[in-house]
Amino acid sequence: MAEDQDWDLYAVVRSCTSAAAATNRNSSSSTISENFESPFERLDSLTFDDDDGESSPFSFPNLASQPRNNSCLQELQDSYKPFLPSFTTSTGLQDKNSSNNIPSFSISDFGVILSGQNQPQLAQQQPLTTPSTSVAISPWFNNSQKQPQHVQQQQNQGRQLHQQGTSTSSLFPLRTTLSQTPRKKKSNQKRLISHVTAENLSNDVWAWRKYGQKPIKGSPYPRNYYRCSSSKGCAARKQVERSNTDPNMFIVCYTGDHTHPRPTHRNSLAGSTRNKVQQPSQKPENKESEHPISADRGPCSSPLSATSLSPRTTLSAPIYNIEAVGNEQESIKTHNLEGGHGLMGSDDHEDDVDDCDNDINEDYDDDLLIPNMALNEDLIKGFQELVSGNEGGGLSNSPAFGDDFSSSVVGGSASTAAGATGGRGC
DNA sequence: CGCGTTTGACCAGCGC
DNA sequence: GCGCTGGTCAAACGCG
Repeated sequence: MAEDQDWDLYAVVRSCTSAAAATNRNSSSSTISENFESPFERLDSLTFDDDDGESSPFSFPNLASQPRNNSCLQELQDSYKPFLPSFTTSTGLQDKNSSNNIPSFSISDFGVILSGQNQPQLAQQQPLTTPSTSVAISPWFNNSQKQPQHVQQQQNQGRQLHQQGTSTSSLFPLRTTLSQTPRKKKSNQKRLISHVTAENLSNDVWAWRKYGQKPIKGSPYPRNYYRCSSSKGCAARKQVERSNTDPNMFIVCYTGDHTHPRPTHRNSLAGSTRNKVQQPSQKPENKESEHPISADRGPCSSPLSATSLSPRTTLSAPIYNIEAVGNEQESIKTHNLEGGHGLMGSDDHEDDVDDCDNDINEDYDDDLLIPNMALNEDLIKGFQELVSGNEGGGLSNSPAFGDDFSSSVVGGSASTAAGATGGRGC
């Protein structure tokens, strides 16, 4: 364990220094690969929102913004110490009060991690200057220890998605039955929220099918609703909303668990119109056209389809190997979800999380098939291997990390890190 | 023909 | 209890 911690710390430190450098190097939008020299650098981009949206226990300090000095180490150590164990073991969720027991956090989708590039904070502060996607994951961890974080308030609009954040009380929200009832208590819903750039929306590895769109009060942009199209019974859902503060950013909220393994390759693209360039001939009255969002659509037919450019993505070069993912899932399932959910972290309070509450568990008992990733030792090692093994090529070239990936996805060929599942939602 | 998107309507949760 | 809002349904349509 100690080793692991040390290792993790090391990774963090690396991330800290390299991230800063990376930040300096690229302030402009660029592919993920460009922004990060190594996968570790990405880690600092992860932010975990707290319920109250202020400081979340798991938020990663904005390493890039921190001065690079010796104090950095100390600070990092202090900051990360609480959850270092979680990386190595997934046992932590049980005792949330224990500083050692931080649940290993999991990311529901590779896309989230992969898409994450810069600190959300930066994005907020410099929305336009940091095109790279900042990812904010709000796990529902409850942590008694507040980490020093600079996590700023997420974008206003994000508030809906973010509010939820956090501190939900129970790691395992009490889930009642899983009646297929589509509508469950909002407050109990668990969600994983991430902020991604339009470019990275396509990085989402799962196959999503749009089933609705609604204008959101207070936001000029509509929210799009997607459900996993891989499996008929899959309850996984995704909401995509453009950030009010930064039109270049999208707030993606994942809910529900995938009830099927991620597909290894993409199916046909039949029926897909996403990749098509918007034709002027499209319905003139298309409401979407009224929304600014449509401007960004680009090739996507759906307004927010920009969020998931391709309905069926294939994972071509997962940043992490599938096996590892599988393990992670298993791990999560085993450890985090005793209560039944993998996405979540531990929380005790059942706050009302607003829209984006998490309820992932509710519908599906214990099937946690979402490609959650826990940053544990294996994962970290995987990163390291990738870095060392693919230096200069691996990640950077990985379709999953860069524009190439998006392109390929859009093109409909890719295989993705995540996997697409099929099935109609309806 | 199969699958995805669009979009209006319906329904349930939530606040007042 | 009522109204607002968000989430979902499902028919119609488009595309490959």
